[in-house]
Amino acid sequence: MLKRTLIDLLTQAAAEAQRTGKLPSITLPKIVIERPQNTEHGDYASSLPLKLARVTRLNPLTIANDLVSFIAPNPKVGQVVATAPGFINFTLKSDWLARQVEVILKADETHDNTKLETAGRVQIEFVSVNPTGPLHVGHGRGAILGSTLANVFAAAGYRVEKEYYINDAGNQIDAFYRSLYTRYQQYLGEVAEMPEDGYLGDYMVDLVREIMAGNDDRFRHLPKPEIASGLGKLGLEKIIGQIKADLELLGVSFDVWFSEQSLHEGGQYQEALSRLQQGGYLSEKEGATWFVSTALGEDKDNVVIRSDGSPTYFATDIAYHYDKFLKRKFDTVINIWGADHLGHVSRMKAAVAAMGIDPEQFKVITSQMVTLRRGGELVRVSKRSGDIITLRELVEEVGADACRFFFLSRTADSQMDFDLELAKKQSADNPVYYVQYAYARITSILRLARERGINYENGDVSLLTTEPELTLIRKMLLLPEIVELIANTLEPHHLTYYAQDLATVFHRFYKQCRVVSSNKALSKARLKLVEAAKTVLSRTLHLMGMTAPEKM
RNA sequence: GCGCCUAUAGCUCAGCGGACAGAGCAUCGGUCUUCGGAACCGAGGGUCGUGGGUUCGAAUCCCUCUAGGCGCGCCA
Repeated sequence: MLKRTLIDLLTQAAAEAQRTGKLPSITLPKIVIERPQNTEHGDYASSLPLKLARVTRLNPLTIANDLVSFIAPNPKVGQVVATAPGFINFTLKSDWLARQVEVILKADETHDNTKLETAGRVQIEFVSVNPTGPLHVGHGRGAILGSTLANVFAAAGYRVEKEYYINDAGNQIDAFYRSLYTRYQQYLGEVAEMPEDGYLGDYMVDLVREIMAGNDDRFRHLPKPEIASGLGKLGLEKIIGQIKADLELLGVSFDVWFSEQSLHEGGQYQEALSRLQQGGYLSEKEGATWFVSTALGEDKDNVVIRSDGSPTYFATDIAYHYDKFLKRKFDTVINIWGADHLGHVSRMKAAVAAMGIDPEQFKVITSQMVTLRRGGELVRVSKRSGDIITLRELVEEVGADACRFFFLSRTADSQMDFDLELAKKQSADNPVYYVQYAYARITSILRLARERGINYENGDVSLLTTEPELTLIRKMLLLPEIVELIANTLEPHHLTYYAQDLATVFHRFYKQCRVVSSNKALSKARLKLVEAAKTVLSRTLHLMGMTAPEKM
């Protein structure tokens, strides 16, 4: 990593400055290397002198000049200059940059796999929607966030598992069973009223029809409760199947489908609760059992076992996280929840802490609401009302690539409007096409070279010296930093901005530098560069879960 | 009422305590046209919601207020 190199150089320079008395012997502040937004300030910069000036009361520019004089020569680093008010700017060497083309080609798609020291086993749990109805648009946001983060973590050297938690127990499932049974009665022509808390969507009617298709008498001779549960189980299976299929459309898959029910059957529920009990975190009150989260700074306690003896959702979720951390021993657990679960975040963190787990290992991303608009009209998305826009409808209308890019390009913690009309109408102007077009252009150039029988294996990359060429290389070298940034901040939206930047510098290079020309040596060198760009752009698109089209 | 999130160009949004606040779309003007014009170049457009504070330095950190969203159940 370049930043690492520069930090080392600065650390050594500072030590040398202290040894020679130019700098007082104080403990150095954390050295931060940033990328200046103005390219005139070089490739990297540090404001270390400004920070040192504060503690040493010396002139920052003087410190900067002194440090620069102590910076050891390095094959990667060219110019190092001190500038007012107290920055040190680094510029990378052009010949080193050019050589990176070979490095990228040699390493292929894995070139940016950074091995972070902290890398370990990480679990990302996302979507985890109750299997009581189809996925809607908001779920798509979580699905895309989660699957992209998983890609990024894998690229950063972590061992990642993607998991879907199936809520196959509890009240909502019960309501689902009762709703389905009612629809079944109606299907048979009986008069039956949907339950108060039922699922009213038409999909429930379709579901019954589907289950009964060609098998009308399968429940005929069974007693009522058995019909309800038999029907319910079949319905669940079908809906889970639909959820899987819908996610597949978006390019989202899971390694583990984890059953809530299994926490009760496998004993984790009991173990988790007795662990809390032993820690003194449970108390009896009003006939129920409470988790005393106020002891951990929460504003209120929460019920874990109702007065009728049944566990709350919170209780099973505690058991679930007990299983994640203490049974399966993940180093990091990331949950992606919708904004409607906000109230659950802090008490869950408290519960994790109560089980003796380092809260740093537990991260929750809450993705804010997505409101749908059709033209000017707002569409409220609710699963229980009949009026829903499903994720499937959205993907079929807009396309998976555009969908992914659109959702990814906003930070998770800001709410977003998704205007279906606009998404369709502007599809030609959608940045996704801009980025993919760059990729198609690249493959087209390489195709031409192949058709002309140009073998560029022996191309000499030291011929790559012009500004558009070096700018492209600089941008390509940024990807590992983006991957690291996202792994640390859990903010995958940076990828979309990077993809557009990369496409832009490629288009600019293309415009200014003829690749296949009469200058054979230069052609070969540039073909190598184009091939490297293809690798990096393809990598970027795949991290986002998008396709890299050869033609469009 | 309490907690969390959001407020930056006409629109949609980036912006890690640092150097004149950026991009896409839209608007206006230009380029070239043998490798894909779904391209490239340029211009205009901003009291970074308001008011304070910390700092050498704030869109970024702290507090006030305003507006919008979400949450505050023995629902999940």
